[in-house]
Amino acid sequence: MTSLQEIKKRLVNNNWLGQLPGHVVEELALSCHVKSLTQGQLLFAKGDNARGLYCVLSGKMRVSSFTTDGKEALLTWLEAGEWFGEISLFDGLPRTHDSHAQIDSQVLVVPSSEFTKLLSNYPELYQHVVISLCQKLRQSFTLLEGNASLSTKGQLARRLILLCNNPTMSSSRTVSNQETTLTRITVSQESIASMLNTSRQTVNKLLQELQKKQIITLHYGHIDIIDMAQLETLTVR
Amino acid sequence: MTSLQEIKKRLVNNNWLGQLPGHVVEELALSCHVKSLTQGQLLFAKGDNARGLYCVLSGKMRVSSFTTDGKEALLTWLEAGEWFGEISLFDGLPRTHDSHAQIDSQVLVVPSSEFTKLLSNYPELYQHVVISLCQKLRQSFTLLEGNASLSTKGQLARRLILLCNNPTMSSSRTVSNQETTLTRITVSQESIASMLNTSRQTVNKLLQELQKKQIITLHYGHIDIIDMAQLETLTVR
DNA sequence: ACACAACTGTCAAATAGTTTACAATTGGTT
DNA sequence: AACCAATTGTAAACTATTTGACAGTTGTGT
Repeated sequence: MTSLQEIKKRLVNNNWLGQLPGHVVEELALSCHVKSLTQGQLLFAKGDNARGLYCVLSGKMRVSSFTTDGKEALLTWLEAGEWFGEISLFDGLPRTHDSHAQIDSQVLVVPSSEFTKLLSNYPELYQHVVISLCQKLRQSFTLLEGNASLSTKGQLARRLILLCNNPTMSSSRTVSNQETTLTRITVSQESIASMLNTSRQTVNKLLQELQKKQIITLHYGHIDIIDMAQLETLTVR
Repeated sequence: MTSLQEIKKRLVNNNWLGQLPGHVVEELALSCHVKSLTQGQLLFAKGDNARGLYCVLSGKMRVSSFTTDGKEALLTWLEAGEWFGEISLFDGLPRTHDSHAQIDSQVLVVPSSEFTKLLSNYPELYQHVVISLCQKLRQSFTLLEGNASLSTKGQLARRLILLCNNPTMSSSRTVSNQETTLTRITVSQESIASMLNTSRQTVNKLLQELQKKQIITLHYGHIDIIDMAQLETLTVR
């Protein structure tokens, strides 16, 4: 597979960039490059200056921040096709989070200078930029509101739903048997605990309650959601 | 005082709009109006469609959301000169929060249609729009990260600092005596509890610990911050 | 087939936070 | 001056969560 072909395909598939004239995309592709990361490798750290805009080509990137006592606060994962790193690019301020490769991964790198040049040449791109920022804000508000009003149990339910539904926040896929359709979340209980700022033991206890109610089933390294509707009722109070 | 004069002044003082040609501001001012709200009155509710962009002219607006069990999750207050309500305007989706008048207040209303017209005529405005959205995102991330890594005590310390430092999030003012300079936060312990998703009693207990350490002093309806530096050390663990 | 690492399940003691209840204080209003 | 509402202070019983410890299970690599 030609790397350049792959790059162009990603650019064209992007909501914002796909609308540009063909020759602009061609030109942009030439100024991009692909960066390969091995499992656990750091792409950028919180506090770094922005060097570019990124798109996951393969693998999975982890977006998180570390506290001084070494605890990781996991915000989300990003999978193939997802763009990230735009905030620092727009406001010129340092990175808000660390970004590590969860597994061996490849990312497309659009240099900052190229992207800002593009924005000034094609201001109609701003419309998409603004909408994508609003999406992230709404996601953040949803998380904040959950933190501010739900019990740990409710927050867990909400996070499970988030991991299922939202392609941006997920490592899930739907598995169909002859009888039931269930959604599988590939995540350890440890990671969930890290996302909820709670202990693994508490997560385990609450998950087992859900299992007893036949809302989910627990497995090594993943969770299957059986009854999404009932899960949603738990996020309402 | 001419209302129109006041409106024009607000528009000119705005970071985004002040850069527009004078005649555009004049024209815009004519299409705006002022809305007066009595204490507790609702300006818009979560889920409403956007009718416009707002600026606080006088008083104080409260931005929050209510859970089904009636608990209020307080996000922030907005004071004179602050603009709000842009997210729904940009992405066309419903309001993310309720907005009530905390005290009798006046807000400037820029109708949606006027603002979107302005954006398409002057795309250079987008640059400011994007930066302001990034600011809100960074604020949200800071709050989220605090939720995800700090103890209740740490979150309280962080929130007190937020209420002091950040003019957007504050109802504070600095009071100078002959000897000490202290920052006063005008907020009830009840409200703090609502922001931290904890009980008033817990907030009271933690605040008294801080008072014993001579970091703050407690009063009816307000808190004085004495030792900001020490407060900051509590947010780092 | 074996070893090893990662993950899950479980328990008990210690700590933190909630809830209910009531008293005391403050600031504003009549 | 008297009253009232809002706010703060305090305590005890109860519930939730953390911590540390350890055993069992699953998947991977040799």
